[in-house]
Amino acid sequence: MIAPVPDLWSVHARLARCYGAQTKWWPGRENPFEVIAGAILTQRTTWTNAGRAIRRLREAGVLTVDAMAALDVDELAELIRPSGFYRAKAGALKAFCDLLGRSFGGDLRRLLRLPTEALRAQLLTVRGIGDETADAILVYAAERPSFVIDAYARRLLGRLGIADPNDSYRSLQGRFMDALPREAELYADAHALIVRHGQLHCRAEPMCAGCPLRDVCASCAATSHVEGTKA
DNA sequence: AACCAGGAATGTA
DNA sequence: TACATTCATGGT
Repeated sequence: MIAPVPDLWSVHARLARCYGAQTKWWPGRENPFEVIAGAILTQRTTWTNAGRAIRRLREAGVLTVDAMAALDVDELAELIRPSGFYRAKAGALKAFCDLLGRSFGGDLRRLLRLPTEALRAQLLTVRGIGDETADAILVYAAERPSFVIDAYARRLLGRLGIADPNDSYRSLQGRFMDALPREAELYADAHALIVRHGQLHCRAEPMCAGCPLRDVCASCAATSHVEGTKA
């Protein structure tokens, strides 16, 4: 029995029904600079570790553009150590502050007012900010509809038979953006749902028992005999 | 005690 | 374009 290939809109609906709306998923979303710092600090690490780094920055009083711009990179690196890759991430944070100072008078709001594609391009000039981080910033700090593709999203597309996980970032992003209305809050919710679902079921080592996408997931179908659920 | 987690940059062919 | 390597901490 071949699982039918679902459309992404119905997948989102099913994840939303299963896990509920994820409106408060990104920590500290009220503060754009904190979102940007978080987007960099959470690269290839858990939010537990990124959260520690954020907390240390706040406690040191350097979770603002001006304070961070004035801080020595090595001290910054030391503060964010718990998030891993701390030298690279300190460099990225500083590079972002430099961009603000150099081109936007140190005013984050001015940067965030740029048209979406121009803003994305500016973010990508920062060493340490790539496609995923740029889109996370666009969605969660600038409230623009630019779909975030992460390891979970790639995996999901692959297991649903919608796309090859190794396809280019932009290509995979297009799959979502062609299927879902281009609304920032929807994309914020959808990305959060994908992560949530990924952490529960769609990992490198899948945990298919109770997966809400069972009937359309190749990985789940392959493990159905283990569950004893005979179609 | 190996293995993994919500990436990105760089180098090579 | 495709693939390997490097960066690093913390939880299981």
